[in-house]
Amino acid sequence: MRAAYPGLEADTSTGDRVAVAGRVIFQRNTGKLCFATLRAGDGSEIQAMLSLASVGEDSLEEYKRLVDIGDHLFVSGEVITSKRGELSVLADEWRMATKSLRPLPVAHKPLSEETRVRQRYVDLIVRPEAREMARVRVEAEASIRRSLIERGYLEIETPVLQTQQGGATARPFVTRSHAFDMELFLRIAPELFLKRALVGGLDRVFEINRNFRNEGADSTHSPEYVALEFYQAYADYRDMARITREIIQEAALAATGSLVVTHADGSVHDLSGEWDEVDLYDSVSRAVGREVTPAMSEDELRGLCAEHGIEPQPHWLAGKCVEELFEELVVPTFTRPTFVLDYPEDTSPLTRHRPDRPGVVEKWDLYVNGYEQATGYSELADPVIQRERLVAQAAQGARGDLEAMPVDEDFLRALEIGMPPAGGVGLGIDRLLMSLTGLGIRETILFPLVKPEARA
RNA sequence: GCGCCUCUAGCUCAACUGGUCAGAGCAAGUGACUCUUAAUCACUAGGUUCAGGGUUCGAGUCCCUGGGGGCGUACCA
Repeated sequence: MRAAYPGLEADTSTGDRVAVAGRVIFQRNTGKLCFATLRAGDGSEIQAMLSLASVGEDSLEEYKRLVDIGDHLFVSGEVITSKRGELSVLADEWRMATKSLRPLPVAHKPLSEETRVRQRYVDLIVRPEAREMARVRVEAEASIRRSLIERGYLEIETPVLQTQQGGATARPFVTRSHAFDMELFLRIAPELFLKRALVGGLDRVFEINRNFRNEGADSTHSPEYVALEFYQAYADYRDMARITREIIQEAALAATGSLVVTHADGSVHDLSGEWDEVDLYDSVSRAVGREVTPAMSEDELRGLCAEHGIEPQPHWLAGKCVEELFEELVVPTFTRPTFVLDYPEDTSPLTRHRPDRPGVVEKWDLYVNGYEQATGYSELADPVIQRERLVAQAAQGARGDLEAMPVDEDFLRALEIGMPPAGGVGLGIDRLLMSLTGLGIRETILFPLVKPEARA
């Protein structure tokens, strides 16, 4: 309607009749003339005016008696502008569409963080940023789908309820099937099923869906979060890094219109162009002032951790120590989006090793402003090596690592059928939204998990 | 998981060292007002001060237990 009546002068009568509906978000009543600002579902706002002359005394009295902020109102009448120039509908009829029984919060004071997440329906009404976040999420996800489909990918859906956890190292949520009379896991990753799809000949597949991890929750971790994983046959981790950069850049443009993003800490990040690349072992070597290699023993690396104020956990292997040193000493120095390349083999059991560097696998992590945004791999297709790695993981589990992967015999059988060489990527959608908007993870999720309120 | 902080009206916040401290603004109700846009003015109603226990002549305030939330830290994406 605003588009249909641009630039009308104040105090104009058009003679056109329209019908509008929306939620009353402001009211101003002056005796025989009432104003209400109505907001529609698309966020557009229009002023309704009800005058004694236009609706009559009974209807106006009824209006003043019944209508409160928060009610949904239907108004039909003439398109006019007020004496102050506001585009309005001068009602000749109004009807209550839905009565709001609870008062709305004050629109001009910030809602407490708790009320924002507990009552998102209210947050969405009073806070434009909340509505904007819902829009940005959809547009970013739609852009990613477009980007991948354009590149020949097929979007598939794989099980959330799994009989065996796998595809990542994390503690799962456990649930129970009455029909099967057995324990089930909510998935921690879709990886092993997407790879089964590769075995089956679906050469480029992706999935955007929920993962569940029974671990800590803080400003960058939610127990359920949306992950994108995509796999491409006959690609390697370098190919996947390039595609990842492209789809993130395309998503940033689609969702925010810009490649320059401002994060929660006020830092500004330019996502345009090529991104930095560092080698994991090189960067750690520089940070500690001596050469760190995949050949170093676990004991030696544990000592190195201790030197730098990191307390090694009992189940840490050599590679884990290197990664911890990296996160502690190197990650905070990143100022641009950075791909970190070539990880220790013992922490990446599903990844292909580098033929030229023993103990190193073809994996990268993408860091944006100090947190992991995505991770990519040349996938391990060799069923014999894969079995050895999973058996080693199972041993880790026995050693007390609650996140270690079990041996998935069906997955190994699939690899024995033959998976083409492939690259794969996992990307946290919520984290991407955090990066694009500068908000905490619970603000990017429309209805984040909250503990129940105590009932009075 | 551990540590620190916090919880008062529908919402956002006051109430000094324990002593007329149950308060304000908005929202709501009643009334006034035919051009407001956080309308204005007058009046009214609204509370188990998160819950339970304790100390005290007296507790929103101090102590203990439990719950919700936040921040830090650990694990993790």
